[in-house]
Amino acid sequence: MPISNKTNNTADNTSYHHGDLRQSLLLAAVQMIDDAGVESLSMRKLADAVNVSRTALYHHFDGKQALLSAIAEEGFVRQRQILQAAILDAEGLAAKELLQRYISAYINFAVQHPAYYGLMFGSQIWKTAEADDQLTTVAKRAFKNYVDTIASWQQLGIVANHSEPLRFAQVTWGTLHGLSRLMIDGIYIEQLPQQEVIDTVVAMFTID
Amino acid sequence: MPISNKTNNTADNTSYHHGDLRQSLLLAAVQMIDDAGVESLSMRKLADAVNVSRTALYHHFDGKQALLSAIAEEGFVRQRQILQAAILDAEGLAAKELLQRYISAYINFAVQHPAYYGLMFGSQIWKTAEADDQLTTVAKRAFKNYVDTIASWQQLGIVANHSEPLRFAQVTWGTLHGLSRLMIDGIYIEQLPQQEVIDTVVAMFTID
DNA sequence: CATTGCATTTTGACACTGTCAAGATAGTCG
DNA sequence: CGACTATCTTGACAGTGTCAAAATGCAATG
Repeated sequence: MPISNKTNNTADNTSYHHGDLRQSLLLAAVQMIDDAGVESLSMRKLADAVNVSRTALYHHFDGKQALLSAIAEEGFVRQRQILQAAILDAEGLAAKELLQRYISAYINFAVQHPAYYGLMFGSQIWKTAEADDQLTTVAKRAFKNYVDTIASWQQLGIVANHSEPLRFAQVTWGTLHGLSRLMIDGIYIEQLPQQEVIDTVVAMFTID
Repeated sequence: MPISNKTNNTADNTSYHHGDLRQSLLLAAVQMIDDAGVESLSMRKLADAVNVSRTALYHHFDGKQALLSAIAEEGFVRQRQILQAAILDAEGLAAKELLQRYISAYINFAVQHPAYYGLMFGSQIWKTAEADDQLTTVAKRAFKNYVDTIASWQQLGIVANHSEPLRFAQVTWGTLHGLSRLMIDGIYIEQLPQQEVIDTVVAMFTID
């Protein structure tokens, strides 16, 4: 009677009935959200997608909200990796190019992983005060990281210096966040021509 | 048997059964969204709120999506009024103060009317390609307005001139949009101190 | 006034959603 | 082997958006 195929299709097929449900769920969920938006993600369809019964999910996540929070958390980790990699070996780099890399990396991550990005900064998680401790921790660390980066850039003369670090970080992050959202949401700016936009952002961040 | 009270509670109680259902619905919907977010708006609760049966709504709106689109449209109209009023009699105004007013007006509108703002630029409407002609028209006009404003400000030397108008408009709008979203969504920047943030934005937009 | 016609609202129904409670199953450890 | 626990399934319930058909109210025409 059970339809579930024991031969796991994902990666490791080690332990229990399914193998590694939790990871499979996160994977499939991100896929579905990227494809059709958060709105259209349903626990039941997700369960179907991994060949499992409706309520099996609730043994790995406390509910839909918790599932989404877990995805957001994963998103923060991935974003951190990408942003750090973008400015890693930037010793001999001109200020302008460094900024271009960072800004490019930020926006590209958002556009290429709308599921992660949307959940990381969506009102669903933050306004409803459903963010668990782990999520808030990793999120705050992400912002602190950004502020530190901005502060050091200010000291190095890479970005403008007309405002104190925290303020400048908030506003520039607003810019990156706003542009990312506009591109993700497909607002009527039809596909912003990336390079030129980035150059303008660099100019706005740079000139003192 | 009918529970519906004929004595309309809103404004005009002229014609049919309810009076002016369409307007009452829009009003109640905005209220509910402002209170508890779009997620928690349901057609049935909305119907209850105005003392009407579940499916009465469908004679005034083609569906939930259409209702939301109508709200968004109304939002664009209101925003236009507010933004224009903010820079109306600005003849003898210093460039800096003019910008402060405009930026302040933009962000305040977003924060004070999250229902309107969220729907105006939410992926629900734009990405799903469910925006009817009327909405896209009014939305494009809003953006064209902004670009024109920016262009004239560039010519008057009020804002920076390092990029062509369209590009500069896209990026600065990104900033305004991003900050608005961050404040609406209650991201961990706990209540951005408005005045200082606005000053930083002005600096970023201004310096050339 | 009565009747026709249309705008408006309601009732019933259907498929779908998130999630809880109770039972079944499978793997682990004594 | 038997006991235990982690995992998964089945059944159920309230809530959702929306369609079809029936009922109701209003205005105008005969």
